[in-house]
Order: sequence, then C-alpha cells, then structure tokens
Amino acid sequence: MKDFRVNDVAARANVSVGTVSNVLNRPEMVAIATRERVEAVIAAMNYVPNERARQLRAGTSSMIGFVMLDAGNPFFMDVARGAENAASALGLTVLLGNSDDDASREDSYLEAFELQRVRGVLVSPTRDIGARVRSLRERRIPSILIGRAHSPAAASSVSVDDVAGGLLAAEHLIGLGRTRLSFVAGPLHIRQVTDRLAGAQSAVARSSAATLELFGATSLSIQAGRVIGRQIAGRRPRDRPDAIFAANDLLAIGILEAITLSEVPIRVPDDIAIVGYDDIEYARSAVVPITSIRQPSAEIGATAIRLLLEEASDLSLEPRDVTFQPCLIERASTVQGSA
Amino acid sequence: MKDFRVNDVAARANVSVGTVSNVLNRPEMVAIATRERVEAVIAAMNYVPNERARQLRAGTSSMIGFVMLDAGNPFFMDVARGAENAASALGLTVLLGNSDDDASREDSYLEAFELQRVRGVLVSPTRDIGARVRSLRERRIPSILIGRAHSPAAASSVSVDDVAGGLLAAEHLIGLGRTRLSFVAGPLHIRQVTDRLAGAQSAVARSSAATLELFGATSLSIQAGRVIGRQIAGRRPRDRPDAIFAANDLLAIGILEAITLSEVPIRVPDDIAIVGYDDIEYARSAVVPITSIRQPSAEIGATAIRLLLEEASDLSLEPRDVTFQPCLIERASTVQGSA
DNA sequence: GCCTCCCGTTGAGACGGTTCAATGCTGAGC
DNA sequence: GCTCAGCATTGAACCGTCTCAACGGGAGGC
Repeated sequence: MKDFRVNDVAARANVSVGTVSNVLNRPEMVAIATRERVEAVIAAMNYVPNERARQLRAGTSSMIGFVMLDAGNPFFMDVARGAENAASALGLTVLLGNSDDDASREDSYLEAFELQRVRGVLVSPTRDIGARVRSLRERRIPSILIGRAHSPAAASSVSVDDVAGGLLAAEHLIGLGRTRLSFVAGPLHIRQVTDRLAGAQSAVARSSAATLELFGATSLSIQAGRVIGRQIAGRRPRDRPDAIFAANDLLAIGILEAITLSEVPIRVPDDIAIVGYDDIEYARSAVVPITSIRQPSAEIGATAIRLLLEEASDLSLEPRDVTFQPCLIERASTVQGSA
Repeated sequence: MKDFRVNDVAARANVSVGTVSNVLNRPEMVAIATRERVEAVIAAMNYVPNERARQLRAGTSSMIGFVMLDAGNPFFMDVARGAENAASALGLTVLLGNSDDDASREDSYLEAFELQRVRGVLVSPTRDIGARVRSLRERRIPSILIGRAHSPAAASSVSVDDVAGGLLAAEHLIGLGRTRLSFVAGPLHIRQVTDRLAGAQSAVARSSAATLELFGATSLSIQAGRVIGRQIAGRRPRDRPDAIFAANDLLAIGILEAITLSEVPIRVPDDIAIVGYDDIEYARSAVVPITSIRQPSAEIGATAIRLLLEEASDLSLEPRDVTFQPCLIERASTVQGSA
C-alpha cells in the first residue's frame, strides 16, 4: 500500500541502491544472477521509480508540452497527432494544453511547463508571447511556434505560407468568375487570419473586376460562422457577396449551414461559392462539401518536434523558420459536380 | 543565461535558503523589509522555482492527467474543457493525452502520469484497465473513469446511462413507424458501444414489428462511417434498413455523407432516418442536421474532477459511480422540417 | 603464495527545493 | 540589570534517484 523506494528494493534484494539503479538504467553492467534477483524483487514489490526524482537528478525531462490555440479544431489535433507520433518514436511524451484563444490560459500552461522544466514546448500562440518564450529560453527550454511568429527572432517556427493560401483561395474564386468576394475573419490578433486576408487582398488587387468585403467573426468557430451566415442571408440578394472565403473551415461550416438553411435558402455554389481553410475532415462532410486550403498538418507537428530536439541539444542554434506550402482542394462548394 | 537556484537568490539577498523558501510559500511569516528585499532579488534574477524539486519534497503535484479515447472527437474535448475549467479554478492543471483507442498508447500515457506522480488521473478507457488503475492506487494516485467501468470496483466512474440512451434512440425511431432498424457499432471492446446496443435491443424487443440489424464499423470515426454508408447504399432498396442508429455522431456523419452523396441518392429521413450519439456541434451542421443523444459533457468533466479531489484527500473512499441521464435532440435526419 | 587485473558492487554526494528544531535578537516587565 | 517571551532567521536533514570514485574478491600469472 505504500510507495516503495529504491532503498526498499535494495534492502529486500540484499544489494545496494546503486545496484538497483544500475539494473534499471544500465542492466548490462550488472551480473546476470544479481540482475535477475533484483528484477524479481522489483516485480514482486511492484516498484515504479519516481520520475520526478529521476529527472531532478538527471536534469532532463522526457515530456514535451504543446499549448494549442483550439483543441476543438481538428486541424490542431492533427498537428498534435503528428507531433505525438514523432515524439513517441523517440520515447518522449507530448502533453497537451488547450488555451482556447485565451491569453491567460495560454500563459498558465506555459508557466506550468516552465515550472516542470519540460524538454521543450510547442505553441500555437494566441498573440505575441515573446516574453514568455525568452523566459523559457533562460531555463534552457526551447520553444517552437506553430504558425508564424509575431516577434521574429524569439523562437523557431513551423508554419504554412498563409499569404499564399489566401492568394490561392481568392484566385480560385476569381477564376470562377466571381467578383463580389468577401473574407470572413476571425480575431485579428491571430496571425494566420491577417495573413490569409493579406493573400486574398493581393489577389483581388490584381483583378480589375473583383472587390473584397470584410466580415469580422468573433472567433474561429462554427457558432461564429452561423452568426455571419445569418447576417449575409439577411441581406437583399443583390447586396450579398457571390463568394465567401472563410478564415477557417469551422467558420465556413457555420456560414454554410446558416445560409443554406435560411428561410429563403441560398444555393451553394450557384448563388454563393465558399472556400474554407485547413481542410478538416468535417469540411468534406458538410451540407455541401467545402472547397478548402489544405495544410500538411501531421508533417507540421513532426517537423516541430524535430526542430525542438535539435535546439534542445544545441541551445546556441539560431531561430529558424520552416514554411510549408498549402494547396487547394476543390469540392462542391465552389465547383458544381465535384466530389 | 543560467537557471538560478534558491541558493543564488539567498546569497544575493543576504538571507538563508529557508527564508527565500518562506517568502515564496509562507510570506506572512517573514518580516516585511526582508520579504520585499527577497522579492526584489527574485524579480531581478527572474528566478523560477523548480517544480519537480518542490514536488519531490512536498510529495504532491498540481497536475491532473486526462487520457482521452479520441481527442479528435469533440465530445471528449468538451469533457476535457469541463474538467479544465473545474481544475483551473482550484489552481490545478489538466494535461491531456490522446490514446486514439490504442491500448499501448493509453498505457504509455498512464505510465507517464504514474511516473510523474500526478495528483490524479481521468481516463476514458479503451478497454479493461483494472490492473493499471490498481497500480496507480498503490501509488496513492486516484483515477476516475469517464464512462462505465469494465471491472466494477476498480475505480470511481462518471458516466451517462448509455443503455437508456440506446433505448431513447431506438424508441424514437420505432415511434416514427420505422421497423427495419440497424445499429452501427464501433469496436465492441468499448463499453459505450455495447451499452448503446443493449438499449437499442431492448427497445426493439418490446416492439412487435421492429427488427435490428447489426453493422460493425472498424472505429468510431467519420471514415469508418463512410464505409458502412457505402455498404448500405450498395444494397437493393428493399434490403436496406429504414432507420440507422449510429454508435456516435462521427459515424453518423460519415454514413449520412456516403448515402446522400451516392450515385442514386438515398433521401434522409424519407428513405432512411438516422440517429447519432453525443450531439457534437458538427451533427447540427451536417448535410442533414442529425438527430442525436445529448450528454452533459462539461458537467461530466467537472464532476470527474470533483470526485478525483475527494478521493485524493481521502484514499479510503469506496469507488462511486455517478450516472447522468441522456436526452434526445430531434433534428431533420429523423423528423422532416425540424431544425 | 603473492601480486595484478578486472569485474561487480558499494555508498556517499548531488540535484533543488521544503521543513522544522534551534538560535539570535529585541523589547517588555519587574 | 536580569529574565523571559516572542518573533525572525538560520541551516541541517530530507524527498527519491543517479553517478562515480573507491572497494572487495576471485582468477590467473609468475
């Protein structure tokens, strides 16, 4: 009923604590007979070493923290899964924290990870977290940002070229002959949102006919999308945009739901075409399958782990930025008759 | 650039380590002048105490682990959110681990939490984890199961009456005049699946006309649902069920997508009515909004934290089981014209 | 029989904190 | 002036593990 210590095991096996420790950590350097005896005692007592003490002594942890902007968004879970797979192959464990775009929650997770002296931290930041990142760095805890950094040189980052993604989306819509484009933004402190908007703006600027209207959603969620959708459906038909580019798929799903189920249904894509972002699985299963910008989520997670470990073993490394390219997945919300 | 210790702070403030520790943990017992001086030094050095060392000595942790069956399933994320809110109000941090219905991953997370000697553990188990739970208990780490336990007395649990939920769903379909019911199950080692099936079976048994066919999906995911959906769509119309009860909403979404987008589209609910389970937000936004069984997810998480802390402070407590009642949310996938 | 060598084992010290009995100091009371 | 109480501070012991210099003993060589 009590928690045994290495002492107890040593006493019961008639060896010293050092030997027990060796059996656990360097079994090859202990005689076979001794080893088997100690192992038997360990099993009999159901002894489990105390990781906190071990890490205190070793000065190193096998945990990696990941603070997510929105764990409810499948995109981030896919990134997390990629990170987990890469980490567990190396015997490391990824612990997830969900900030829900709340700066204080984000900071409390980062603080908890800092107090724990984890091996490193991945963050998809809600806003500029340069200060905390520097503090972690002083503790020799590297951090990798998922998504482009606000303050450049603070930490390495793994991101997708969101400006290119925005460009892709808007060009696709313009290429389909749409002219009254709109961008549905989430909170503007999120870098991804402003970058995607910038991409869309530059595509529109290149076109002579197209215009871009901006809608501001309160968050990157289905619910917020519904609100915008109802707003659009409430307008007179000639005042509505003929194409919507939503800052992410959750928004797109909410918008789509609201406008197709409104009193006088709007046809998608005939009346309004919709493009989302992230290519989450639900986008494919929506009322009308949603055209979306795909990001290599699992690869992002795996790359982040790789960078993290490189920096953990060489703290003098300069921050690096790895950027992936997004691609467009066409579906029925923009192109009639496609999958 | 180095990680300071309490020693360094003590030296710089001309006090002993004990005093620094007191400033941090029991500030009221240290003279104001001294306290302010020490606090100034702490701030100046950006000293952050090492939580591992602190907890090693104190023997207690402020972390709670939560191993989720499927972090990609919004239902579990909602439970996690409920737990996080309840925990953070008490100064505790919830760390998430995703087992993805993989027993070995589940065990490796539980092991990591056990090694870390966390305050307690929440688990939505993939299968019978009685052994691990007992092992945790020996370390005085209480565990709370989310969902009904396999081996009864191992740990407390917070669950929803899934048999009642299954009954609700099947009775709803039967009440609509459907007779050729089918249940789309996920992996049968998951308790929720078998319970929901049992509920459906008993509803069917009570009816003279209704029958129940069983489909086995490989996992509780959208993809697995699509496979089943295609299988159903591939049958001759008279061989198809006229009602589907899916073990969860993800399956329902996949099935719905596959059958409505098949070559000869099946009308929902006219040809086939569909009921899901969990009432995740996406269910409402699907091709046809899906009728579902709602569970009080946030409340489940909060209750689990409450039980956990009660057991952490009194280890002699007998395992308890808190059961919530589910309710049916009607939508267009069973009732034409509803929201 | 003695000296090496080598392998296996030992046990003290370190990791970075907290705790608590002991100590030092101040000021009040007589 | 002395005693005593009471408060602030001290520093050694401890939490559970790992590491490494030192040690013991058996085998082999002479």
